[in-house]
Amino acid sequence: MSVSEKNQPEASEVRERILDAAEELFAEQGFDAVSLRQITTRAEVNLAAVNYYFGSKGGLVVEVLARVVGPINQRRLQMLDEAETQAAGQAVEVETILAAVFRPVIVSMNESEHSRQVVMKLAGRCMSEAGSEMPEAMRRLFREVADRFCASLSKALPRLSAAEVFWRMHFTIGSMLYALTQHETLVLLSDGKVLADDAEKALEELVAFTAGGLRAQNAKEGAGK
Amino acid sequence: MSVSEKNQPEASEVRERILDAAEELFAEQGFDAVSLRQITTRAEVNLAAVNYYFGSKGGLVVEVLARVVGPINQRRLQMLDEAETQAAGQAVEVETILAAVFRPVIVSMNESEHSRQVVMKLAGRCMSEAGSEMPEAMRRLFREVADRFCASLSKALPRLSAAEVFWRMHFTIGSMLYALTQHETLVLLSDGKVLADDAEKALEELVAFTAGGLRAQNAKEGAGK
DNA sequence: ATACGTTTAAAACACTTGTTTTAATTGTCA
DNA sequence: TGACAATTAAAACAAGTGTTTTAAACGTAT
Repeated sequence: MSVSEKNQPEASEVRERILDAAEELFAEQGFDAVSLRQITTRAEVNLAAVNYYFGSKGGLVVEVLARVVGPINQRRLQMLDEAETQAAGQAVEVETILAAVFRPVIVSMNESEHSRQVVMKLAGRCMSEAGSEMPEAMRRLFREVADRFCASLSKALPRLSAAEVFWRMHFTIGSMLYALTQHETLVLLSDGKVLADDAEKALEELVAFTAGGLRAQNAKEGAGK
Repeated sequence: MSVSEKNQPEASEVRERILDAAEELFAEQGFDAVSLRQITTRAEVNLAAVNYYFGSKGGLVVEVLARVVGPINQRRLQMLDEAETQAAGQAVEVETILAAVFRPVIVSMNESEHSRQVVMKLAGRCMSEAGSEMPEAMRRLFREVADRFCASLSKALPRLSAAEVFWRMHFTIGSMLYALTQHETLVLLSDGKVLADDAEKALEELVAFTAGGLRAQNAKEGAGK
């Protein structure tokens, strides 16, 4: 009988070390590319411990993801709550909504002891890598925030049809994920014009770009050439 | 001595079948997830044929990618050429530049016999999946188009600094890739409000969004609150 | 037909993967 | 202290990977 059947909140020396090691490795190389032996070696733990504590590699992935993404999504909802109560029934400004989606990633990045890149890449991978086989648990984790932000955006952009809101949320997510996972590429390609490690600047640019995209004229309405 | 050392353009029955099968499978599941046995089985070809014709799995990946992305990039440059000569020294409109980046994917999609999704996902994966270990050959394939479009965009958006052009090209690419690779997710999440298989509509929405993002006010200039 | 280079075929190779099994160790409560 | 569960450890397992080897078949020009 494994420890995972216990009801009390699971906490164990080696369990934590496995989660920490897996988090870093997954962020660097992706879920499939990392082997259990890599993880257990870095964690200085026996190989079988992973299956003992998490049942399978898949179980470990889910727990790593939940531990990173859970607090981020929680803070997202909280920030949106505050913005909406402050708006008192009126529509929240687009930039404020976007900041509520993006900023929690930075916050979570700063308050944990992880290297900056880890949180960013992990959060990104969990959506881009896990196509349709993304476990149900994850889908549920994201469903609430997606619905809330969809509603909030629809209210802020009454000119857009429901379908258009979906399209543009989609593009917004794409911009965010690419920024999270491919930041080094940008730094590299820009020849020093874009600095690494300036998360605030990245947030600023991301909000500006996506806000512009969300507010853009309808394709049809546009310049009647 | 393998056939790949010959100087004449390589063309062979089984070679083509391998490329076709690999293309589909890579698009569906990604490069690492697909095994050589899957490929050779679908191609109805002996396992060793892959190493015979392509040297290694990596060699196969490169050739598949080049065969898909090469023509797309060629058409991109051609469309941009036409737009720039027509503009006669003046800046090309942002929407026109974006269409020159995005439309070739659709064109390539329609003229080949591949299933629609194949080209889209493959083109997407080749940038999102191959982080920094993307082979040099690929980097060179994309370098020219990236440079050309960067220059064209800078001219069309003189208000933006060089760094900001990089940032926004980055987000633009992210939107495109996410649209290419995660289109099914969007269709699914939208509850029928967004239709699959409507590439023209997708292009239209993508251009509208990214044009809006590119033209957005600077973060600093924005609403002086 | 013989010989030769090219291509296909089958099998084996060396290695890695996630997972189990089995045994030893540890800690805790009666 | 003794007993029982939880945990750690080491080894083996079965399956799959890319690649190489070896031999057979093929086609073509001498």
